[in-house]
Amino acid sequence: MKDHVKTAVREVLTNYLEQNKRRKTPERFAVLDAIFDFPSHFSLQELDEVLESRHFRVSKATLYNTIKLFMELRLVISYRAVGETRYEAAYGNVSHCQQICTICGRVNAVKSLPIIRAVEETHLRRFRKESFSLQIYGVCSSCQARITRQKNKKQL
Amino acid sequence: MKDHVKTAVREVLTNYLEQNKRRKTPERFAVLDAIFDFPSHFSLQELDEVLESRHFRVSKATLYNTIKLFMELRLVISYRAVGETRYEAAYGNVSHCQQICTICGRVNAVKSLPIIRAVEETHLRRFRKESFSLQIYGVCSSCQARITRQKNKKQL
DNA sequence: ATGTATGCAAACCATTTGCAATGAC
DNA sequence: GTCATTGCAAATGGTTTGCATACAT
Repeated sequence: MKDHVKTAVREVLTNYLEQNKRRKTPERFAVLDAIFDFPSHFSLQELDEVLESRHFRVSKATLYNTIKLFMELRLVISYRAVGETRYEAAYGNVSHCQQICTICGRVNAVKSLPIIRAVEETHLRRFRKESFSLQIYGVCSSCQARITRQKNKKQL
Repeated sequence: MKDHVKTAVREVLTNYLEQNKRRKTPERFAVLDAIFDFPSHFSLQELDEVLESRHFRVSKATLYNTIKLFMELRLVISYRAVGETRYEAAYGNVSHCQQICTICGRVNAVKSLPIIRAVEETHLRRFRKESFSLQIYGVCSSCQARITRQKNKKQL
């Protein structure tokens, strides 16, 4: 992550802690730094391992507490995956569009400006939008081909 | 849920079970019926309670197995909420837009024709679109209010 | 008769909680 | 010194698993 982003988020955290009379613990800054070093999303487990590798051990309880704080400051966003929650540094609003084959599970990124624009222009009442995640389900061409072959085979 | 839909999904299930030499157990049809009676999303716990109220007890293990089967047949879709998985009956190409609070996890349905149109008009190469699922993440008004209150309190 | 499906209870595992110890102020 | 914060370990709770039993075919 670019240095000026890390400087900026450290400042956001510092300001918040000072203005709200909360403590500037080394743990909070170490976790923030580690989070903004991830190239993309991560699990709490993975965050733990990175800190471990930096010889900065932080308990699970503190990791959960700290991430919760960062989410309130919107320095981190999260989404639930199968089995665990995944997090992502929020350096601006990150959004994703993917096409997912419901048969083989293959995932591909989709780029669609009209979709992004449509989501941005959709007004939500009593809700501050921050990002979105779109999954388009269907059948990829390889699976379509395979199914067609199987059908033909059975009809013989 | 309209009767013709329930008839149709029962037929989908019956066909699948017969063609794949799997058993047409009363549990599977009772669970399918209960699922298509929910007006919207539900947890496994809630599904269990509905079946209980109908004096049709089904074990948790079977509920999970059955829902997994239905998800493969795409009669059910699911998404992970905070603390639990939530499910929803799906027949035909049902698409969903939801707003999800990243702090409390509350989920609300969103209706947006422009978004639906934008997704429909997006062409995907070598992929047959069937449905989509959109999660818009952000902070709901109650959480915004709670955070503001906490800040004010501490600043006193 | 066969083997799939169910029910039960234990196991699993991410997350939360309670509390004593630490350390930021 | 005070009390927010941390670390530890136990508790929680949704989901999965293993296996004996039941039952659809």
